[in-house]
Amino acid sequence: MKPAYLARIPDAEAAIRATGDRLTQPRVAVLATLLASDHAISHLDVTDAVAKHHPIDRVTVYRVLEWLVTMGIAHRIAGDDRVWRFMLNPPKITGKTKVYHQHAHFTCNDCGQTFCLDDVPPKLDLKLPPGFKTVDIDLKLRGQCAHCADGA
Amino acid sequence: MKPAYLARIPDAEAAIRATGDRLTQPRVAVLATLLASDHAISHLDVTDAVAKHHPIDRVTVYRVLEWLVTMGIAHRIAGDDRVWRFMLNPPKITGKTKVYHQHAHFTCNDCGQTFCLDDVPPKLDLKLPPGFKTVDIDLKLRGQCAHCADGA
DNA sequence: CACTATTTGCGACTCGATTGCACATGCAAC
DNA sequence: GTTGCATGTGCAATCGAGTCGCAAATAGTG
Repeated sequence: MKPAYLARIPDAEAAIRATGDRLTQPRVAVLATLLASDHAISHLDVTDAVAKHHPIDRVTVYRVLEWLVTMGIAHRIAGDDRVWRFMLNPPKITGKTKVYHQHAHFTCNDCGQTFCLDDVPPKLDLKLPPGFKTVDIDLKLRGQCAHCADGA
Repeated sequence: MKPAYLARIPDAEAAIRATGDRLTQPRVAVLATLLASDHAISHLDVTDAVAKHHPIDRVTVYRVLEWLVTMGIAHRIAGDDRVWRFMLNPPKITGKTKVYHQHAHFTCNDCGQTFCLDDVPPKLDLKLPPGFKTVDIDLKLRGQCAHCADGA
């Protein structure tokens, strides 16, 4: 079992206070949900999870998630099903530190879960056409996660 | 100028015949449009381009594009705007050859065009968590394309 | 406690994409 | 050629993720 949601509330509150913006119940609930997840989750996942504890509006969840992204606390991942998924940034990236966002995502073809791989090769010198300038790198892998590879 | 559309029709017809499925006008028109493009284009782009030559239904374009993907002739790219973009596969991948699909896409932050980079580093040995198996790699870059970097 | 800027909730809306079904068409058999 | 039928297409309705506008609620300040 992995409730964890309630246990994450203090952490969530601290992180939100650190931004200087207002501490509100929806923000705490959404962030605690993200803190309790080990993989990227969709807006709907967040809404459902939060709704188990108290009512929340779909639109508010959208706005809180977007706010978390602009605050550098979370990042969004484009899924193959045209749905955004959200996940916390690793601690080193969290905050105002301006870093080139570069890490990998792994999506399991069986269970559909998306995981974040933090330790990516920092240098992948691919030869761009002349004149092209890269700002941002997004590496996405698909395959089987450890759990699904086991079950099969 | 780069009309090319008409010039691509024979190639398109040949490729469609090679699949064994029916040769229809919408399929020829859509494939010829893809053949004439050097970057990934959206469903709407295809519809507009084809419509300049003869009327075509939106849904038919969707279905033809999906058919091209299942035939291994084209592939689809999830854009940051939740819109699918389509592009022909490089010749070596086209067809029934079962290859690990692995290539990179470059999206220009200024003009929004997405290009396909065929020559990707074949080996990028990132260390997956134990038990994870990679099947498919998708590398997405964002930045400035040669043309926009020039203009700025 | 009162005040005000910030957030939230709600409804309506956008728009890319999908589905169901009747009609049209490519292709092959006669 | 003409016929027969599976395959494709067009149209209308529908779906669903995400967005917008605005009034009501609420967090933080004095």
